[in-house]
Amino acid sequence: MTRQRKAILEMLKSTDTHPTADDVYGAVRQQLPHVSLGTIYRNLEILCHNDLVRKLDMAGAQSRYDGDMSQHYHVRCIYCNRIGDMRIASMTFAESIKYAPKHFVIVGHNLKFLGVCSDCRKRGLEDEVITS
Amino acid sequence: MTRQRKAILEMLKSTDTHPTADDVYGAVRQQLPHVSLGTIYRNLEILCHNDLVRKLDMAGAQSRYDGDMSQHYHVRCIYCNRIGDMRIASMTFAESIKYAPKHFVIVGHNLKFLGVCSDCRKRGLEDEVITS
DNA sequence: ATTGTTGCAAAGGGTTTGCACGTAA
DNA sequence: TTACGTGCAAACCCTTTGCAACAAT
Repeated sequence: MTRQRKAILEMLKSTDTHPTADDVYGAVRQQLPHVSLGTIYRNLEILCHNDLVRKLDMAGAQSRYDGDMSQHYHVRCIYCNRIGDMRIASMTFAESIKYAPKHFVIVGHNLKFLGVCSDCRKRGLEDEVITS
Repeated sequence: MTRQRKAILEMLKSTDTHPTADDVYGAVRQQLPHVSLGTIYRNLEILCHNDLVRKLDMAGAQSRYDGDMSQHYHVRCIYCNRIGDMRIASMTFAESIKYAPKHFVIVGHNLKFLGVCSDCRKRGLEDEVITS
């Protein structure tokens, strides 16, 4: 556990904004000015692998990272990609699983909500959509 | 509606393998040998925009495209990325929506299942995981 | 001491785009 | 005819990686 890795983990634990690797880079650099983006990516991957951090895939846009490992889902604003937490109980699969193709064994799921955040609603939604 | 666009659409309507842009490229090239990959991508985007085709985001890996626009979910094999269809009723949101962060209005959702396909089960799962 | 980690910079790889030419309506 | 679509190739951009120096245990 190097200084760099610790700084990255602490940064992610201390926010609920679901930052990108670049955001993490910017924040960690205030503390370790010579840290490199490669180190950020390497450590994010290691932290994910050790279940200390979760990576949120963003459909083409930059991935986001979440230091909150409690069970929850996410909403993504379809205009600005802001992420919010959905504290809803985990899906039960008893029902779902029987609809799986016969040749698949289900081992998990991935549920994301799409929404519009208050800022984008205020902006009138006339702006360009970032991701659909 | 050019020959190229029609060929792409027909190729996608005629398969349930959820091909990548490259797969589409390979298939369309048998019919139009001079088609370019750029044209494939441009048309896939247009077809998506016109709700004739659906793009499946693949968490880092190449996107897949689906010509079947009926409501269904997908399972992805965590070893080989093969996609299967889950013909399960669409989630109702009445319950979910009340757990959204106050500043979000929910407009949709995205539910994917993870699984292991029969081929990968047979292979004994010793191989390297392609995507987690 | 030894193994793993860093910073740097270059390479990767899927996707997008500028441009001049061609084609659908 | 005229706006749109195409082929080609180069650019993009996030992310990954090779390498020599460095730090953790």
